[in-house]
Amino acid sequence: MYRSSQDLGRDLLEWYYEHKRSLPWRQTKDPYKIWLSEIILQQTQVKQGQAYYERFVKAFPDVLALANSDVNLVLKLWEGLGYYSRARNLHKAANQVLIDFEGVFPNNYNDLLKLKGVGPYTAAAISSIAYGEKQVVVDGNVIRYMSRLHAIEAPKNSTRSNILVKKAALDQLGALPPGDFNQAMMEFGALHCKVHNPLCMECFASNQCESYLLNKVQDFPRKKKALIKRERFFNYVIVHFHGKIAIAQRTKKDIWQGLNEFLLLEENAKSSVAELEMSLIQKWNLSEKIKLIQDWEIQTLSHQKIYSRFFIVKINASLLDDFKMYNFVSIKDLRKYAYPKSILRFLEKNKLHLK
DNA sequence: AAATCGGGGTA
DNA sequence: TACCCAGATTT
Repeated sequence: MYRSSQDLGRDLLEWYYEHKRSLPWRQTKDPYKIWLSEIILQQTQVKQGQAYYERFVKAFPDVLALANSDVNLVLKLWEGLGYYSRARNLHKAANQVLIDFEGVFPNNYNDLLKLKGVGPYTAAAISSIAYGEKQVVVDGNVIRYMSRLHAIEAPKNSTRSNILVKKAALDQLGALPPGDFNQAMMEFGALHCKVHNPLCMECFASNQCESYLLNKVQDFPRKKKALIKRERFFNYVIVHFHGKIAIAQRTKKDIWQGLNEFLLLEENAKSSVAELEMSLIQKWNLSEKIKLIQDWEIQTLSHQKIYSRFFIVKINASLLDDFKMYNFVSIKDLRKYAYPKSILRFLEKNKLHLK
């Protein structure tokens, strides 16, 4: 028999209370910690984010500790998680709380939206979970659940789809507790109405799930057309002088802002080692040959495919002037800085010995 | 409205 | 491989 949206909402909440996982951020009502978890979990699977959450709570027990920290420490703790603007915005937002909100964490949807890195999803999540405000979240899980239930044709993340999904969620929310209900939708998407192999056979909504009745569950949500990946070729040169290595922080409007790297020569295509050495010699009067330590390795980002290889070369004092912009760091201190995953992997695999 | 921003997991 | 993940910001 057909049930109203609010009946489905009640079924969903019941399902949640029966199946919900015990997650660290579910053990607290502290809006700061809930905010922390939400930022970490943006575009990140629970399994991957959990360790980072523990790490951040320990390093920064409250918003004041985070605000007063060095943003480079925040980036170091964020290292490997990706989308590093989240880390930079986290630090900014902590300072916004301190200055704009006099140290008191904002307690409603509209004020939360003013924080850097807090958009509609996160503001709805925090305001509902920490304060019980009547707001619904629209994340990947909710989009999948609602798109399948109502066979929504608009492609996911389109304006049209977001409006329809949000309305469907509000209809189901009714007078239920918003925080639990929002987490229920997300948990349901993660554990039951999954991307692959959803558990339709044991679903409370299957008898009125439009995509299921069409036998087209896997066709929803509709996708946007696939994006094109740009290929880039990074030649990293480990320049060392007197036992120290030159690193620099990425500051340009590009990937990995705020992370550190070695001397980078980017090319539009793979070149030979000899060609690269030529272009280096044109710039500097190198006293030694460059040595290839690691040949091309591939790293796939959301919009780019990065090929990286690594060289090492020793310079003498006459060249130091050309490396004023670099920070010379001993091997022992190298790991104190934050790096992109490609460099991190390189450092893991290769023991650097400077001779 | 479309492009940009990481890295890991899964089929 | 391709797709997705407790999305936000910039263009």
